[in-house]
Amino acid sequence: MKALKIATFNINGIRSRLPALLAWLEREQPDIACLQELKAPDAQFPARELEAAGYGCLHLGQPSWNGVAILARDSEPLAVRWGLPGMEDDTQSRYLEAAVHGILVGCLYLPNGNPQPGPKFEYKLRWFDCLIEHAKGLLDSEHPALLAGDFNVVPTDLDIYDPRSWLKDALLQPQSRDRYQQLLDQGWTDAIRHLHPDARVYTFWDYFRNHWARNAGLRIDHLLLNRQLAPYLKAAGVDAWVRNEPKASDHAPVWIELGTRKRR
DNA sequence: ATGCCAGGCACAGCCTGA
Repeated sequence: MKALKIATFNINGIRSRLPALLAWLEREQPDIACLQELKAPDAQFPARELEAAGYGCLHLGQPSWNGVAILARDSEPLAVRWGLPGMEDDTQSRYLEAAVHGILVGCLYLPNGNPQPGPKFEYKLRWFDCLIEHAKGLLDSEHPALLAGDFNVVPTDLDIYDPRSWLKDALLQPQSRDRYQQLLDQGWTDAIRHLHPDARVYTFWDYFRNHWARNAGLRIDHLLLNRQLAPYLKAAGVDAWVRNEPKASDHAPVWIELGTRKRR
């Protein structure tokens, strides 16, 4: 295995955030970057700017909302799937899968699901069930595989500053958490939690109520590794400095480092 | 119970996010 740094970043608008994206890529030099919430149609994806920064790109956009992309440093990602199997009628751009640097990478933006109960929550659960079904095949693959993105799930109360004001939120519902646990039970490794079992790690701080300054965050962006890939996991963290920049996304990038040899 | 902030688009107030 080649030593690699892989990151996922909900960028919340790639056009308004392009300078921030380029500054982050320049400073952190991820080999693979999964992006969510492009909020731009494919015709307006800034492919030239990213190519000039040394990244090959695959993107699945739509006007105004959603949108996912996979970036590969000094390489072209090889597209495997556009869209999630089982969600062929989905009009929202939320899943992209590619082979990059020898790894099968699924980049996902799972539906938020608010308000719940209601049709948006039903859509979230249906999308999640399709992801679980598809993840089985990736997990059992002989290839190293990774699911990376904004899962819109706070897995446990360790992953939120204080659950009290979020108890009715779709991100904390038992139906959402049970489904995330189903992925882990299949055999996926949650990289951050595996290496930092007791730490308070957040990836999202909303724009309201001074949440960033108070470090009132949630951990909802995740990197899940299959059994072929997990032994190479060496380090994992959050580039929290990105959230502190002017005009920041409400998410920060989450990353892993893979070593060249299996970890003991 | 609602707004709080922010991006996108019908470029003017909505809708959506989480």
